Amino acid sequence: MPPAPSAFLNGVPELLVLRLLRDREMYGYEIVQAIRAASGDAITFAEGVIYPLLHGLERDGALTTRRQTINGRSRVYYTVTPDGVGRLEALAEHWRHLNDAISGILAEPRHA
Amino acid sequence: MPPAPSAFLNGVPELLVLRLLRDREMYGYEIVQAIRAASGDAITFAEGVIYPLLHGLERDGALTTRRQTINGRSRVYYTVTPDGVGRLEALAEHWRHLNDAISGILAEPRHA
DNA sequence: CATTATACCTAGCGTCACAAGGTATATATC
DNA sequence: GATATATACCTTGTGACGCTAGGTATAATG
Repeated sequence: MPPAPSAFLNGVPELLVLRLLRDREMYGYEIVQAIRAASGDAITFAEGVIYPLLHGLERDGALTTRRQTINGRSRVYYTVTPDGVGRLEALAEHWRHLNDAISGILAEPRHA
Repeated sequence: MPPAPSAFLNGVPELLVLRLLRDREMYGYEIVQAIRAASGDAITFAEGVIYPLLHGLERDGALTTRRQTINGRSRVYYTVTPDGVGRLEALAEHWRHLNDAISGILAEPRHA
């Protein structure tokens, strides 16, 4: 079976992570807080969501890592690769497309 | 385990079905076509998604059914109950909230 | 000295959308 | 009159994904 073309609206965590990382390299724990902050507490992805996602994106070549120890704590910084940028753009486009469709249906006063 | 508070972005099929049914009663097969048409082919939920969803919503008291035979084919018409309207409004509000947050993150030129 | 914050991680579970298949009648095509 | 397509209902099985709930370890805070 083809590995599931797109489980419809899933992939939002991936979209947001790639979007944040496009601006600057970040480490996992930081990303968790950043999503919460950037969304005004509307969205919270726990570490159990973010870490496996980061590992998968690295495995797929969308991210590269750099390890650094700061104040005795180890951090893993992630950077988006060109592949990752392409993936981000595709996901963002897909999201806009779906969002337009859904918002349109919700907004319409009536449907034939 | 609590029956899953909110599987994040899931529930979009439910949202769209309730939204369409709020305007007028429809039958399952019709809903499948209507979502495709109303979204400009952007979204297609197959029957395997819609039928179980309708059954669940009926079981939960969000929809009621009326059976009718037309041209030898049997149709099951669904109507939204007051409970279903409440559910729709909650889902729509949730969707708007999430969408604002996500679109905001995507749109921002940079993040601190 | 105990709790909270930082920072990483994994295992197991449940839900949900999906593909694929099944039944049956009506209509259109050839 | 046979074959295919459209209508209209349905279920089963699978896989992915997000979530909860845990676990490790160090630094800072009370």
